[in-house]
Amino acid sequence: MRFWPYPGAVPRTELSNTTIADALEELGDLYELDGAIVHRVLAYRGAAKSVRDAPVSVAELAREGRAAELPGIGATLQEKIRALVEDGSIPAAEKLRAKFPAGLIAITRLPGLGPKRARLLYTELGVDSPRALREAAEQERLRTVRGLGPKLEERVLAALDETPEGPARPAPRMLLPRALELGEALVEGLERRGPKGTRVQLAGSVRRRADSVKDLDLVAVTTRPAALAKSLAELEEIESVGSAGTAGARGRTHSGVPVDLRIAKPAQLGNLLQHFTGSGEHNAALREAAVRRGLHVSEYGILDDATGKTRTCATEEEAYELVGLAYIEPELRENRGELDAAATGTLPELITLEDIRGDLHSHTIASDGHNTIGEMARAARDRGYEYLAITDHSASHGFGNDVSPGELGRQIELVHQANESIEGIELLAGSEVNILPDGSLDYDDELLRQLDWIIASMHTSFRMSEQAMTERMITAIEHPLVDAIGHPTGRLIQRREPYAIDLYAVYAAAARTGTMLEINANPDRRDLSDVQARAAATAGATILIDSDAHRIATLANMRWGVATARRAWLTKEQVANTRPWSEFTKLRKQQRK
DNA sequence: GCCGTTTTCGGCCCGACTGTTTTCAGTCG
Repeated sequence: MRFWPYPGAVPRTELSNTTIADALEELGDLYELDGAIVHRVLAYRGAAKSVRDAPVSVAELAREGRAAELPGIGATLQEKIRALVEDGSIPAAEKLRAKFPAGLIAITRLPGLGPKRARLLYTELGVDSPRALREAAEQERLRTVRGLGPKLEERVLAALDETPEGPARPAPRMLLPRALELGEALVEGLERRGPKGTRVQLAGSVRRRADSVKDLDLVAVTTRPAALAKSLAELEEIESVGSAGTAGARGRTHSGVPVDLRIAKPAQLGNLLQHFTGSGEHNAALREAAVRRGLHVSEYGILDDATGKTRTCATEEEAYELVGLAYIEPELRENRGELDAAATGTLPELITLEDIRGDLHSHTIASDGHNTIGEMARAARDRGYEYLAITDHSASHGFGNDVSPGELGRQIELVHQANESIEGIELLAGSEVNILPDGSLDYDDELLRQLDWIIASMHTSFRMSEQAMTERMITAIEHPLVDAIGHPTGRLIQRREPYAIDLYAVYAAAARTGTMLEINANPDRRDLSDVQARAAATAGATILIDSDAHRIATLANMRWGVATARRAWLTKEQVANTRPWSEFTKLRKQQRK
């Protein structure tokens, strides 16, 4: 192993923010079972979120006694996190785990059952697992408990039929592109079939452009609410509608996605849209802040204690203004500091898709892409780009489609020829070079020097230790010819966790060496994530947004990367490929020498 | 458990729905 290369970093594997957040959530669940007041439980959940979203290593903060600098964490939680980091566990959690069987937490996740009822079932009936619960329900023993009845037995059995062990994980969510496509089809269908003049828009996590989405929220304005609610059932995408009235309708699509349509009076559209765009955490924090000003925010309006009157808002802008805030873009509504920024006028001016001037990661038929250099170049030019890097896979990609060292010279020549013959776009002969387990690259330096642009990525050996993985990555970052790191964590949304790596060390090394870190815009990746990209930029790293297109059509994936960048609070200035070619080219490592 | 242009103590977002109750607790978003 080589010398640990970065000053100030701790040469030992720290607990990740995710691990710490999970532990705090578990402790919150346990306290809830134990009958703690709801606000204490909420404090744990809030703290868990704060840790998960933190732009720095919370383990390191806790060792230094500084974790309480994070919102929602005070002296008590600072100490508990320190115990977890230094001693490996939190004493309070150990105690509660001994008190409540693990199966009880699974029971609280069943529909209709929360902590209160789970505890009741445990103390009254000795139910300590989803299996024991099924038995008790089948024997009609739930109804013997005061407050529970036959309806609940039915509901419990139905839920346990689907997941006999209890829902271990939350229901699977759709990725954003599919959710957006489905949502837009519903909007279009409702506007077409609904009463004339009906206007429908998407709210919820789709509007916030989250990585994935569990249901679709639609907000409509119409002259005939009952008729519009009824027309939801007529859409070809809709399988069934549970309830429909003048306030809206709920149903599900054939693909099993819950759909919630809410109908607003035009004068209240701003309130309703704001409420149903969420996030839940954003709304809760917004309302708490409003209460301090004597205002009570709901989906129907804003009640002012001073006048006793409720004011309604036709637009979201008005609603935010009434509580003393600047308008907050939907992508920022995650309670990650946007309320303070809106109160002090320090919200960032977010990057837009139109700001993007080039794409530095694309594939052609030379590796696993589906179009030629010329086709990709013209499509990029048609998107208004000034530059495009052709970055086919290097020799050891390992999936059969790659550019061997012997072929690379020819590939470079082809790109340069295309660059000569195609007007209006600068083509870079690049490569997506593999980072080998020891951190070296799989073309030798002599070959690499012939390239205009090098993006280095990991495609194999994901299971190395965190320290080894971090050293591997930093070795690549420090390579004098590597311009950028592609999909830095290797995650696949909903399918593969990031590999173990110390991202804070990665950000620092990238900032120090001027190596760009990619937000890969492939909607399965969006890697770096929103939280990570924000932390990377905060650490001084330059961000790059790439489509990683494997065909002409997927050049358009850029939009998902921009969505992630917006959720990361990034401005145009923080993203390298918003620069015109004359400025961008100076950021390349070979040009900076 | 956190936190402070009403507070270092006493608050802590809002509303709907459900099923079980005789006025409401628990759950959900």
